[in-house]
Amino acid sequence: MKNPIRVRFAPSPTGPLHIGGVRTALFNYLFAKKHKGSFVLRIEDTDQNRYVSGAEEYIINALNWCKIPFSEGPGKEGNCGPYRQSERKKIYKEHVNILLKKGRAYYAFDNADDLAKERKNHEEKGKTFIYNWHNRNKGRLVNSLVLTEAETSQRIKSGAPYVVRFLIPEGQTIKLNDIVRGQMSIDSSILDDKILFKSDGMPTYHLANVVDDHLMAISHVIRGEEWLPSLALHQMLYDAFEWDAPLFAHLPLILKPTGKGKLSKRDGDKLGFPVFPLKWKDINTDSSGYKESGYLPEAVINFLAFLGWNPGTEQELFSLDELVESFDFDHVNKAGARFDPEKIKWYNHQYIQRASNAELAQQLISTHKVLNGLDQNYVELVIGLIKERADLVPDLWQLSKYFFEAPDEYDEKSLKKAWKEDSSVLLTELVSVLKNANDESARSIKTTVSDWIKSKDIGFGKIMMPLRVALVGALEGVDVFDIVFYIGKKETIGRINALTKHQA
RNA sequence: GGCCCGUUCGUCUAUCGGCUAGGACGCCAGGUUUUCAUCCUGGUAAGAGGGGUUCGAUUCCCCUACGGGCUACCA
Repeated sequence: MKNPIRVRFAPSPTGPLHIGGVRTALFNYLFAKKHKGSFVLRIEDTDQNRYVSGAEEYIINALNWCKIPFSEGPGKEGNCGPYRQSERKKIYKEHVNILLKKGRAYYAFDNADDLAKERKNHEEKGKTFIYNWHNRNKGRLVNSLVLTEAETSQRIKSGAPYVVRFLIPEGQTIKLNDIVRGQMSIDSSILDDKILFKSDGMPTYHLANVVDDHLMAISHVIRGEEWLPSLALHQMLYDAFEWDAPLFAHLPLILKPTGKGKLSKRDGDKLGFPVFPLKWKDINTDSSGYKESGYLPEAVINFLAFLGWNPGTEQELFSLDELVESFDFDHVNKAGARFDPEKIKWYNHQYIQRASNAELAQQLISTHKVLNGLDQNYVELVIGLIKERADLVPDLWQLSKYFFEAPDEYDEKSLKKAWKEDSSVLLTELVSVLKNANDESARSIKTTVSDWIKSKDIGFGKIMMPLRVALVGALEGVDVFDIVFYIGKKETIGRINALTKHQA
C-alpha cells in the first residue's frame, strides 16, 4: 500500500452533484478514512462554458449533509492548493510546455469546424475520423508536425488560435492495471492525439487531471467507470512526464431503475425519486433532494455503499464508521448496479426507527406551526407511538396529526364501513360512558369502554370503528385507547360530537 | 460503426473448482394487531447460450448473444 493514502473527489461544477457522484465521493472517503489518509476535494472548472454558479457551494453542502466532508480543498487549504483548476492555469501551461519540449506533444491549428466536417465526412462513409499517426502529417491537417518550426512560431506569434495535442505513438501495447478490474491492455494505434490544451488557454480534463493528481500526491484515483477508456491516455501522460502513476480503481456505474443506460440528472423527477442529495433550483431545473424528501443521510449513505460494494457478510445495516471499517476493494463489483428506489426507502425506514424520538420530534415541531408551544415531551411520546409506521420523515406528520388536531374531513370509504343506523345513538351513549370513565391510563379507559360494550351485548366494531373515524378521520392509526388517552376525554368527546353532527 | 468493460433470483448481492446456489428489497400467503400499518413466520424466484479444461464447473479459457461505457477545443 502506498503511503500516505491521498484520494480525491474531483467534480466539475456544472450543476448539482448527482447521486452517482455522491457514491464516488463516498468510496473515496471510506478508503481514505480506513487508511488514515486524506480526502481531497478538487473543483474541475476548466470548461468555462459549462460553469454554473452555486454548483461548488452545492457540492460542498451535499458532502457535508452526507457527513462525508473533505479534509483538504477549497476553503480548507492544505499544501497542494489552490484546489480550483481555474486558479492553476499557470501550472498547466508550464507542464504542457514540458511535453512540447520533449516532443511528446505538438501544436495544432485546425479549427473546430473543419474537424467536425472531417468527422462527418468519415461517418458518412462508414469510417471513423481519428486524429493520430495515420493522418496527422499527411497534409490535410495543420500542425507543428507538418509546418516548419519558423512557420509554427510565426502563427503563434501572430495570435492564431491553437491547441496542443498529445503525440500518441503508433503500435504500442499499453499495459493497464486497475484495482477492481485487474490487467488490461490497449493498442495505442487506435488512440487519438487528444487535445491537452485548448485554444482558450485552459487545459482539458486529461492534462489537468494528471498534473494535479501528481502534484497533489494522490495515491489512488477512485472514479467512475466512464473514465476507463481514458486510462490508457492518462497512463501514457504519466509516462511522458516520467512520473509514477497513482493506482486506479474504476467504480461500476449506477444504472436507471428501469430502461436503459446510466442514471442521469434528468431521471429523478421523471421516475418519481430524487437523484440529488439536496434540492436544486435554477432556470432549467427545480428538483427535490433526498434531504427535502425526508431521507436521513445515514440511510442514503448505507444504500449507496451497497451499490457496487458489499461487506461479504449478511449484515445490511452499516453506520458510517462500520462502513469505514469494512470497506475494501476486494468486494467492489465490476458490473453496473441498478438504482432501486424501493430499497433506499426501506433503508430509510430502518434509520428512522434508529433515530431518537427527541430528534424526530424536533424536526416535526420545526416544520409544523401547529406544534409551536406544545410540550416537546408530548410530541416525543406521540413519535414513539407512530414512528414504526414511517418510511420518510414527512410521514411522521401524516401519521401523527390526529394527536394534534381534529380531523378536517372523514374518509368516505371508512365512513361507509363504520357508520351504521344505530351509530349515532351508540356514540351518544359512549359520550356519557366516557364522561364518567377513569382516564388515568389508556388501559383504564379501555376497561371501562370494553365493559360497557360487553354489557350491551353488541360487537366491538359497532363502537370501535365509528369512534376511530371520529378521532382519526379514517380507519387507520394506532390503538384507539392510546389516542383517547393522549388527546384527553374532552377532545375525544368533542370529536365524537363533531362526527355525530356531521352524520345527522 | 470502432474500442474498452461487464453478465448469479424482477432488483442489490454471497459463493474465491465439490453448496439442497445463501442473504436483502419487492411480491405472495399465514399469524399478531377488535382498524390500517408496523412486526413475526413461511413462500416465490437465479448461474445468458454454446464449446472446451477438469474426476468435478456458477467459479478457469474461448466463441456467440446481450448489457454498459467511451468515441468533443465536456468533464
